[in-house]
Amino acid sequence: MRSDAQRNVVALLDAAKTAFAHSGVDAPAKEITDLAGVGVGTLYRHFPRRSDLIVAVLQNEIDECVDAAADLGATFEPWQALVSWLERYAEFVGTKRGLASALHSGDPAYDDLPQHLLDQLEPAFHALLSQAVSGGYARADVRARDVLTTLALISHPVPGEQPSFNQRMARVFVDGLRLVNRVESGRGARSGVGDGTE
Amino acid sequence: MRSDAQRNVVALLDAAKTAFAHSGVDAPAKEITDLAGVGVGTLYRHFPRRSDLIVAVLQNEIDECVDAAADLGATFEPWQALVSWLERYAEFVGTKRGLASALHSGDPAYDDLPQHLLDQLEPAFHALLSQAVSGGYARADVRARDVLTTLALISHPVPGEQPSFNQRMARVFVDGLRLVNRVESGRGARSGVGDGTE
DNA sequence: AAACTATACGGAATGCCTTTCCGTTAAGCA
DNA sequence: TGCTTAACGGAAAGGCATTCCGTATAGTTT
Repeated sequence: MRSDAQRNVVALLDAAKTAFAHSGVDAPAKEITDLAGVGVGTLYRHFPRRSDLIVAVLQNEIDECVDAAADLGATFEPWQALVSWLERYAEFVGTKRGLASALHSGDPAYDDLPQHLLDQLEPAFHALLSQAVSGGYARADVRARDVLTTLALISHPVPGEQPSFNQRMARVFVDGLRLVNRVESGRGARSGVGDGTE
Repeated sequence: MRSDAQRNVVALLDAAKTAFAHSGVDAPAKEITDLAGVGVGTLYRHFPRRSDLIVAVLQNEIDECVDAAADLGATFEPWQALVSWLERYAEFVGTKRGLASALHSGDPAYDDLPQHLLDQLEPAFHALLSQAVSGGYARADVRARDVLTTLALISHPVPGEQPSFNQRMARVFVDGLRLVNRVESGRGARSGVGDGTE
């Protein structure tokens, strides 16, 4: 790779990071190239699909998220480790403006993104999940990928709702992963009464 | 309203229904107007925002969904009624190609859509939810609107997954709404063992 | 250090789509 | 029958993604 190409890639990643923070992950191509001081052709040459650019920009944070799984797994009991990591994951996905939407937009420019992200994150979470399952804490009928995909869906920012909305709903979903003896959810979950519907 | 205008509105609704089925709710305006045999100006005059068109096209089905709540509430116990209606709702949202995405796209053309839909559907579901809550079946810390919004998120079609994926994950979320004594979910939920994490 | 070659550059061009605008048409009424 | 005005249709304007290709230059060879 020629040295000018190398420089431009760095400049583009830098610019994209700024642009993503400012306008979300579908910032107009021109905004990025102007910031980087290159032509649009150069952007498309190095990152033909938007997902290539996003993955490259986020690679650091992805790695950190992956690493956190091992740490949490070593520190906490299985269920607590699982919950903590999912919180971190949901924050990662929900905080990057537009990332959650891009993940499921159907726009071909983002086709590779879910694959790429999940391929990296799934093994990390899979370890936590199997521990929780074999310990009897979590239901056994969901795959790791199912959970990650669904939390990405739940993390879409909803206009008119606080960011905490997504966290609360993620928590409900995670509660649904528990087998029984639901943990206190901290907001007045009542002691239950049985019913006859099942 | 002039009679030709009346006719065109009908033609547009018809065409939009077809186009939505064929290309999803963000079918190009031209596809719709060509089908209807009118100019694009006519589309925008009658339906300035895309959401106006969508709501008009779906109004029938929305009404049916609202009506179903009363029926189910009268027929089943509270929890079963709640679960059944949510299944119906999720199918409605998930089946219309692109509707779930449009609901949370952030595109200003769809700004009114969530409001409009939820304003109609929320009261129907609210009745079911409060029954379930006061009967002690469902947790009390979620609002009806929260549940509808979240199920709309979970109902986004995910490329590479069966449609049943969304149903299964919706089911996990709904399980999370239960207070205790989770119902059998039908796919090998194991009898639980307690743990010490809570 | 000059010439050469292949790599990479920039931005104009293309294509698709939304949305607006306005000259033209025709519905409904007197 | 003629008038008024609501409504029409499609051209035009604007925005953005993506491609294409003539030009520039890094790196290499002599």
